[in-house]
Amino acid sequence: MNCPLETKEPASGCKMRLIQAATDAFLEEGYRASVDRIAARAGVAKQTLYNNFTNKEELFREVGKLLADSIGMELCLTRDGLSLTLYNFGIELRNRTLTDKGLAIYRSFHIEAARVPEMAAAIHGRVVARLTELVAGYLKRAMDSGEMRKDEPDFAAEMFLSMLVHSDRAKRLAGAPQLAPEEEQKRVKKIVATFLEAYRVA
Amino acid sequence: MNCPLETKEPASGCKMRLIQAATDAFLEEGYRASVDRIAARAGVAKQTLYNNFTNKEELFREVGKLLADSIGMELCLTRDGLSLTLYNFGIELRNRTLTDKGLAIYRSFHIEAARVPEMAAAIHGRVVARLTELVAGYLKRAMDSGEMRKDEPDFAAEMFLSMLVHSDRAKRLAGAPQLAPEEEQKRVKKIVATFLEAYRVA
DNA sequence: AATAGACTAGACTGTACAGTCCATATTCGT
DNA sequence: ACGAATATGGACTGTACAGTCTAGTCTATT
Repeated sequence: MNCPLETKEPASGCKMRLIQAATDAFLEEGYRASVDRIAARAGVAKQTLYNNFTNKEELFREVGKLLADSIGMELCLTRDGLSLTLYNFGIELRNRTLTDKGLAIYRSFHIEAARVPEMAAAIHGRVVARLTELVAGYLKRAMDSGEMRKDEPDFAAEMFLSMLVHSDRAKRLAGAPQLAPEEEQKRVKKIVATFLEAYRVA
Repeated sequence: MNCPLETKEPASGCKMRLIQAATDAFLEEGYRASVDRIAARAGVAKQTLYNNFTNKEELFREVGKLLADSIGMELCLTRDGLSLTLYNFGIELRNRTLTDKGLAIYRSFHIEAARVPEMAAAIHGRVVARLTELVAGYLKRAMDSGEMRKDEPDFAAEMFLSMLVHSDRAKRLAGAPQLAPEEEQKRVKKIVATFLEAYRVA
């Protein structure tokens, strides 16, 4: 099959399809996904893959960057009250990290991070550090305005993110199903309440 | 019970050496460690490996069980005051999870868990669930005795464990060095204080 | 119609590996 | 001391894979 008929840009048409196929394959198989399978999945000859990427490594780096960004993308803090803002953020964050896709990303990254240590650092900077900074900035304002007890905002942000994600991710990775929406809401409410309790003004 | 002689037999010297070598190799390379390298590392012929284990898979299952147990083993709660007990527990837990070896175990297990889903469940049950239960039991008593606000002990335990481990593990996996002892102590103290603040009696 | 550039199928090379086979050597229980 | 069990090394098979090469095809442009 030839790509050009289906898209306006012949060159990047194939490239996009390759990245898409590689992404899907990566989430299913990690780095073990063979170039043959990826090419087949993209409906493209293996040589075409090598025309667009110097090697497997480069293709996966591209995939990695896109996936990493997709987690934190457009995740922001609303301007509702303190507790509602944190709640909304929590729901949204968990939606990105505790879904099947979010877990697949997490898992695959761990594997690649073990193989290519620089990747671990890149992901942390691109995702975790950025999110922590975002939340810390918000919490700092809440502290300044007297809504929360004054303390290190970075530390508080780390605790909040840990509480939101850690335990449930572990359960999900161990095979537990995703929570039903109402359970999910209850859980996030409780986490936010517990967190705010620790930071209430004296 | 039926054949005491065989169960008493603590595995031949070769078998032990193989498991030891496989463990080391596993922590360095994960499942990619080849049987040839493992056998060489154990100073043993490849055939000997296959005399003791039906295949690579079985050998690694054995290694996995031992490693999983080694994390939670003998981790217990002292009988000092509430805050000191939690502090001691936190220090000890972090000593097992945030050291190079602890991280290697975590990483490798993630990789294997992706490959063999049952393993993820087994680890969770063997390590995480057991620890949560341990802490929850302790917290429940503290709640009953009026030292902490009454609330779901399981949830509280999950939050405490998350706060202790999550953020710093992420940083370590991203390449950050282990904290110096005094930093470590300060951090755990702060985590315990924050946690207890959320659960103070009204 | 001629040509350049991207795409194709599929054969090919070289490497790494799991697992087997076998002929020989060592160890151990009795 | 002898026979059984176990260990050895090294050759061997079969598979999976990354990456290369070639000869030829399709499409757009001129």
